[in-house]
Amino acid sequence: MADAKPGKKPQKLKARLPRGLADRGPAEIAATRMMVETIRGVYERYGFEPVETPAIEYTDALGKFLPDQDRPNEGVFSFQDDDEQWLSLRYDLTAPLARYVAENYQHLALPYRSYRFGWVFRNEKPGPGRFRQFMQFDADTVGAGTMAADAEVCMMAADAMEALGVPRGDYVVKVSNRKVLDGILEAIDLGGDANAGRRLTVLRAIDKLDRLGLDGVRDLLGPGRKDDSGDFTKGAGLDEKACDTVLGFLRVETHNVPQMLDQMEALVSGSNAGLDGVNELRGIADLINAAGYDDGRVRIDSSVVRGLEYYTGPVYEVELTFEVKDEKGRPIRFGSVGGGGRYDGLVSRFMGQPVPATGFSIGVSRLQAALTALGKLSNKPAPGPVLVTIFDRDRVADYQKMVSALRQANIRAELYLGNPKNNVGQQLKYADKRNSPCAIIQGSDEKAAGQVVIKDLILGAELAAENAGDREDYLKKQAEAQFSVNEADLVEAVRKVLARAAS
RNA sequence: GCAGGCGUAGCUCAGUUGGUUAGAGCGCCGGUCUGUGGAACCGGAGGUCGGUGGUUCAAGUCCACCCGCCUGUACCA
Repeated sequence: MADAKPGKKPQKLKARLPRGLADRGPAEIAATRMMVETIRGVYERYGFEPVETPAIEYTDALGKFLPDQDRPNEGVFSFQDDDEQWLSLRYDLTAPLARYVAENYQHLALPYRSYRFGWVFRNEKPGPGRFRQFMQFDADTVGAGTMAADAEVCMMAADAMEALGVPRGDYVVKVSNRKVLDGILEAIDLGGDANAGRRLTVLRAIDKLDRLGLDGVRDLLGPGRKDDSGDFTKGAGLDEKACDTVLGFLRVETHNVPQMLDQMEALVSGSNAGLDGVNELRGIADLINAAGYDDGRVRIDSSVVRGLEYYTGPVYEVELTFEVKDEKGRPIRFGSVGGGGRYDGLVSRFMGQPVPATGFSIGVSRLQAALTALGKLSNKPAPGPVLVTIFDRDRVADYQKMVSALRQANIRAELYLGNPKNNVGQQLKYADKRNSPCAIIQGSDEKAAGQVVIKDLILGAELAAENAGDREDYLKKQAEAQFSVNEADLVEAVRKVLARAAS
C-alpha cells in the first residue's frame, strides 16, 4: 500500500468503458433473448439447423483484410499468435461459415442449411446505434444454386420481422441483383479492370439513393457533391448520357414487376451478365409471387447494392419504413436492419471447386435499438425477487428457511444480505429499488402468534401515490397494503400477491 | 479519415470584459421517526472545472496539443 499523505489523494484507476462498446443491463439482455428465440423459431421452421463457430479466426480466412505492418487493425481487430500467424475477431458470420463448410465439406448433408447468432466486431468509428461489438443472426444455404434458395431467404426475413412484432407495411425486403448492376456498368462503358475504381464510385452513389435522393446521386455520378458541413465528395465523373442511364435504371417502374423487369432488360441488353441477372430476378419474383409475398413484404428494388466485395447475384436488404423520433423530436434513421445475398465464390476460395451459397443476416443490435425506440420492446425492469427481511438478527436461520420454501415453490426469493443492522425501513427501500413485488416481515410479535406479515409493495406504492398526506396518514395507508397469514400459508399467500402483480 | 460543435458535483445545467473560498436543482447520506418504501423540514458529504503544456500579477474563462462525446460526411465485409 502506498502511504496516503493527507491532502494528496492516492491515484485511482479510472473506471471507463472503451468507446464504441456498451454494457448491457437486465432489460436489454431480456429483450435480446426474446429476439433471438423468436428468430430461432422462424429459422428452424424453415428447416435450418444451428451451428456455432468461434469469435476468432485466422485473418486470411476472413477475406480481404490482411493486416499490414503499419495498420494491422484497420477495420478488423487483429493480433499475432505465438507462431506469428495473424488472428482476427470475426467481423461477420458469413466468412467463418464459409471456412466451416469448406473444412467439413465431406461430412455435411448438401445443401447445407444452417443458422447461427453471435457477437461480431468491427474496428471503426462508432455512432448512435453503431457499435464496435454487435450481434448478428444469420441463416445460409450452401450448395444450392437455385433461385428458390434466394426467394426463400427473402420470405423468411419477412416472417422474422413480423414474428418480432414489426407490422406488415412497416418493413420491406428489397431485392436486386449484382449482375444487373454489372450490366448497367457495362452499358455505360465502365467494364474492364481499368474502370474498377470508377465502378465502385458509381455503386456507392447508387447505394445512397435513399439518403441523398436522385439529385444527390446525380452529383456523385458526375463531378461530386458538397455536404452540409462543406465537405466535398469527389464524384465518378460520368458524362450526362451515362448519368441519365444510371438514373433511368434507378427510376424504373416499381409497381408493375413484369414491366419493371422488361425495362431493366432493355437497359442491360448489351450485357450477358445483365441479362442473366434480370432472369434471376424474374425467377425470384415468380416464387415470391406464388407464395403471396408480393403484397409489399418482398419487393424488387433496383437501388439495393449491399457490400461491394463478395456478392455474385441476388442481394437483399430489410428496411424499416416507419419513422421514429428521438428525445428531441428529430427523426432517427435506422437504415437497413438486415441484408444478404448470394456469394458463390466465398466457399470455393478454400475448395478449388465451385460451391454456390446464399444467406441472410439480421442485425440484432440495430434492430433492437429500432424496436426499443418504437416501443415494441419493454425497457422496464423485470420484477425483482420477493425479499425476506431480517427483523431479529438472531433468527436469520428462520428467515432463510422461508426463502428456501419460496424458492422450492419456484418463486424468486432472497434473504436480505445487506448490513443486518439496517432497520426494516432501509430493507424495504432496498426491496423497492429491486422492484420486488412484496416483502416478508416477521418480528417477535408475529413469531409469537405463528404468523408472518406480507407487505404488497406494488399496492403500497399505488396507495401512497394517490394520497401524499402527512406521515401518520401515510403510515396508515401503508398498513393497508400488508396483511398477516399463518406461517404455513406463506407460499400460498405470496402466490396470490404475485398473481395480482402480474395481471 | 475530413468538417463543425461540445466537455463545470452521480444527473441536468448556471458561472459577468480573465479577479477573493466555483454555485443551483435533482439524486445520495444522516436526523425529526426503538417495528415499515413516500412527502415535508433540518443538517451533511460530494469537484485534479476532460487531460497536458503555455500566456498572465491572476485562468473554469485566453492560446496550443491530446482525449472523449454529439452532428454532418467518407468508409462499411
